[in-house]
This record gives sequence, C-alpha cells and structure tokens, in this order.
Amino acid sequence: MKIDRADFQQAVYDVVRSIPRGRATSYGAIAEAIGFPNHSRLVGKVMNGCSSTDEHIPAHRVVNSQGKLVGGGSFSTPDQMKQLLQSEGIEVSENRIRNWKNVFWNPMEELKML
DNA sequence: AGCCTGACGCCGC
DNA sequence: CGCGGCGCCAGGC
Repeated sequence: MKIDRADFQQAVYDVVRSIPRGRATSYGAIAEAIGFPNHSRLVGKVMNGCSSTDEHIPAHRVVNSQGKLVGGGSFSTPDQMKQLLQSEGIEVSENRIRNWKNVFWNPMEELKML
C-alpha cells in the first residue's frame, strides 16, 4: 500500500503534538501508532520538515528507540534539542535521555482507544 | 530504471 | 557497550 505523503505527515504531527510536556517518544513508536510499523525512517523524514511548517511541533520530544537525541542537526544548534528537553524536566546526559524507560510516552497506549 | 542516502530499528560481534 | 551489517521504504539525482 502506497503512503500518502500529506496524510502520513499529518498523522505524525498529530501524534507528536499529543506528546505530554516532560515526556518523549520514539520514531518507531509513532510509526507503529499511525499504522506503519516499518516506516520509522519516514517519521524521521517528516520530522525533518517540521521546522518548515507553522505548526509548533515539539520535535525535541521525539528520539530514537534508545532515548538518544539523534536529529539535533535540524535545530538551531545540536544542543537545542537537549536544552528544550531539560527545560521540560527531562534529564539528559551526553545526548541521551536518563530514565528513558520512565520518560518514554507510548502513543498507542494513549491514542488507540480514541 | 538504478543507485545513494536518511531525525530508524534490531541482531550479532 | 560501541560498531557494523542488514532490513526497511520513500525521495532525490
């Protein structure tokens, strides 16, 4: 099944905007939540363009499955992502979220019942 | 159409 | 625990 760019992008934004402050999720989790388990990379692609949109997307709350802050390159500075997370109370050490297990926010658990 | 790349993820070493 | 390989799919050349 082919994926509609706009639809996929919208779905991703919708999920990301639903991420509570002080929490974070992963690309794979988002992809799974919107029904495309194998499209984690596309989620990343979409997030790459998040800066190009007017929607205020908390892109900094999206990291990889290890809780690592990959993607800092799309921010003003690589540390921007880290700073934003820390300002929300998320502890980050060396480009990595501490307590990732606890900080992780599963979109499926929160959105599947909608 | 073929080839390379990428904000990923998992498994092996 | 870091590194590398492979799978994944869409997009740019």
